[in-house]
Amino acid sequence: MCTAFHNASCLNCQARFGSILFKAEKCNLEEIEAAKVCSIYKKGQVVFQEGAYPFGIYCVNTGKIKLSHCGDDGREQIVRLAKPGDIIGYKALLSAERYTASAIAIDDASVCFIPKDLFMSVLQKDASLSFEMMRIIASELRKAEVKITHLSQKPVRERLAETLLFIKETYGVESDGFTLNVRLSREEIANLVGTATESAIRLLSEFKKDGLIELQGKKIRLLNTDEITRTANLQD
Amino acid sequence: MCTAFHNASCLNCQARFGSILFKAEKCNLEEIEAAKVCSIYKKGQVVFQEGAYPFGIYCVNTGKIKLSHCGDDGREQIVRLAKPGDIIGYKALLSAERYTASAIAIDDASVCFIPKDLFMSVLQKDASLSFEMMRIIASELRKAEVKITHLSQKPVRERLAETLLFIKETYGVESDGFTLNVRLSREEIANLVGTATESAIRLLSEFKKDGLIELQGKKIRLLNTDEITRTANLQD
DNA sequence: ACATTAACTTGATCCTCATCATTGTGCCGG
DNA sequence: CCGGCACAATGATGAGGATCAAGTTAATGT
Repeated sequence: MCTAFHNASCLNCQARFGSILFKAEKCNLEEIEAAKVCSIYKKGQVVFQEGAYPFGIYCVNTGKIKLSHCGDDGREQIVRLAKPGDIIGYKALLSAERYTASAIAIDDASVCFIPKDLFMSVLQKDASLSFEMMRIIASELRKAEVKITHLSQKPVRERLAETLLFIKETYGVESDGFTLNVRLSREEIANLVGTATESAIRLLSEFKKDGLIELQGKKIRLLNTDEITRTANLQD
Repeated sequence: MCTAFHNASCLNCQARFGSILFKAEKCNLEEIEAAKVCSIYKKGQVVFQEGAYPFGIYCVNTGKIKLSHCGDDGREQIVRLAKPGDIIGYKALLSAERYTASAIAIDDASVCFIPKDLFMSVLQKDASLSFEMMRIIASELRKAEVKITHLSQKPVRERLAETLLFIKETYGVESDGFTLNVRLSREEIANLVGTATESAIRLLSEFKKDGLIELQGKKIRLLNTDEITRTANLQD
């Protein structure tokens, strides 16, 4: 399955900057360090599964994770992309319910696990951490609501352009300044946009024909970000 | 505009049970009580407007409030329905950004305003309150993600059925046990479902023909909840 | 290297649903 | 009481996009 080991210190963690956990008071952070377990997941492996009960939260150390709902008909809807420093699995934990989404590694990833009891107790006593958590969740909620609006009002073409920009914003680009720094299948892109795989493919080809992007296998190069933004028709 | 006055005590507030504020420690609650201002909004009046900066949060005392995004083309998308005891406007406040949604009274409503500085300072020191806040926001986020999935995967018919059940769950029914306890225009229902007004009207007529509901002006009676649930095709 | 499967691509078709247009109904002020 | 207006209902039409089908390329294992 996956290799698990204790990480000596969060201070060595690649993702220590930008991680919410570093908003915690020092003593609490040390407590977390002592208890957390770091695991390696290979591309495609499941970190946690929709329907299961949570035993703690996860903090992405390296790699990329997708969080996706499984629709009734089995089609997946990607609701979030997590990068190093992000925590995942907090919603289920906070509401003490089952996971409503699965977390799957897009790349090989290393993810820290923090046991439920510990995290909850730290959260209860560490106002700074819980305040920061709140801000993060609130910001996710904002994004989700915008997405709801766009899903019901914007055509697929605009949403795809928007998604490309979102991917760039999340995972960045390679050293050339153009190539998206993640390899997603066409199906995954479609599930991110909320459309059929064929539609996503077709529109990507159009974008390519229009000189907005360049395609080379799973590599996507955003050649003309301005024009993509215009295509996305964003005004908020 | 609207009548504003200091409410002597939250303890007299109709919405005191079920309100998150009562998770706050007593001394903090008293502080809030002293500072909050209660206002009356008539049906259709705006509590806060998308794009404006927040000066505090609002707690619904009586009445019903809709929270809606305005899409780029001007069409609104209702992202939330608030009832007595609910707090609104917290996302913008927490992230210190502009409102991304407007809050508008569906009914005549009385809403308490709690100034930003006070609320934030209480939040910082009251772990119990901020923990509860977190849970509420996390739960909203869950709902939003499910909605995203359904928007991209379910047909309008199912989503309308789902919305009717959601309205019932949120505002309940009148004493007859069937009539939804809120008057929404067809357009508002459509904006909740995420579809065109005409489509919502058409499907409501179908539901009526199929004996699922009864229509009488803006009154909607859910005659056969089981069958509506089946129509919504929920399995999660 | 080859076989086998998975992922991608393109084309054709169908259907849901948005849009436009028109008529009908309730509601309020004059 | 009646015009005026907003909202509701219904019909006609077309476009966007899902689905099905078939062919192509890339990836994977043996």
